[in-house]
Amino acid sequence: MFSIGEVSRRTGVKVPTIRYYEQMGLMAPSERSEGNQRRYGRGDVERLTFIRHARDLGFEIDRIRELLALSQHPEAPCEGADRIAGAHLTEVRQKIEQLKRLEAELERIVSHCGGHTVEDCYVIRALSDHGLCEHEH
Amino acid sequence: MFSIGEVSRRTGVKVPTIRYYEQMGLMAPSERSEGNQRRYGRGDVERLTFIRHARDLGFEIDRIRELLALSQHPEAPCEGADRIAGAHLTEVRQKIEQLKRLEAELERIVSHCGGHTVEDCYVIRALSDHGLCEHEH
DNA sequence: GATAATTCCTCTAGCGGCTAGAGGTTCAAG
DNA sequence: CTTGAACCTCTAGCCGCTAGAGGAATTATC
Repeated sequence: MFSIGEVSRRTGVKVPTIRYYEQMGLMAPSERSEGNQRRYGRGDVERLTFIRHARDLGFEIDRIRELLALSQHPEAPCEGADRIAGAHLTEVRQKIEQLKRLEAELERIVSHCGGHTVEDCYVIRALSDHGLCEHEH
Repeated sequence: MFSIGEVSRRTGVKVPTIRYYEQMGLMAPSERSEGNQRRYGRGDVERLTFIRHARDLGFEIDRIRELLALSQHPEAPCEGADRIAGAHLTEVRQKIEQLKRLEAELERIVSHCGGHTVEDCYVIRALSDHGLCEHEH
C-alpha cells in the first residue's frame, strides 16, 4: 500500500492533482488508513499512469473518463477509443494550423518594425489599423 | 456617442467582454448617460479595436495593457513593443513545436490501432504502457 | 402619451485543470 | 515521546471570458 506522496513520486502526478482527479471521478475514492489517509495499490498507480499519459497527450478530463471506461472492457470493440483519439488528433491539427497563421502574422509585424519611435512602430500601427493585416482574424 | 451595444457591433467585441475590459483596466470607465448607461466616443472604439486585434494575435491582457501604454507615447522608442511582440512570437513558435510533437505521437498511436477489441487497441495500450511511447512527455 | 420590446445596468457564479494556502491531524524516525 | 514531515479538508485563485438573475433605462410602435 502506497501513501499519496509515494504514488505521486511513482507517477509524476502532484499530490493535490491526485486528490483533484478523485474529486473529478477519474480515480475512485481509495482505501484509507486508520487515521483517514489515502492508501493506494498497484492498480491505482497504473490507472493514474494512464491518466497522466492521456493528459500529456492533451486529452480532456471528460475524454479520459471515457477512455478509462473503455479500457475496463477488454472484449468490447475499440471503435470508441479510435474515434476519441482521432477526434483529438484533428483538434490538435487545427490548433497547429491556427497557431501557424498567428505566427506568420506576428512574424510579418515584428520584422516590419524598422522605426525607432512608437509613432513609426509597425507593431503598434498594425494593432491600431486593421488595414495592415494580411488575413482576417 | 455610442451605446455599448453599438460599440460591440462596430468592434466585434461582445458586450460583457467590453465591461470585462473596463474592469481589467484596459478601457477607462466611459461616460454615462443620465440613466447610467455607458456612452462611448470614436477614441473608445479605436482603443477597443486595438485590444481586439491584440487579443486575436494571442497577446495576454497584461501585455495589451503595456502595449496600450506604449501607444500613448508616440515619441518614445519602440523597443518595448518590439520586445513584447518578439517574446510572444517565440511563445507561439514553442507552442507549435509542442503541438507538433503531440501530433506525431497521436498519429502513431491512432494509425497503429488495427485490433478490433479494446484488448488489442493500440490507443488504449499506448496509454496504459509508457514503454510504447516514442518520446518522453 | 402609453405600452411593449429591447437594451442596458450590477452582481454573482461558472468554465477547465489545476495550484496555493490556512489550519489542523497522523505518521515514521530517532 | 518528541519532532518534523507528510497528510487531511476546505476555500479561494489563476485566465479570459460567459451566463444568468433581477431590475432599470431606452427606443419603437400604436
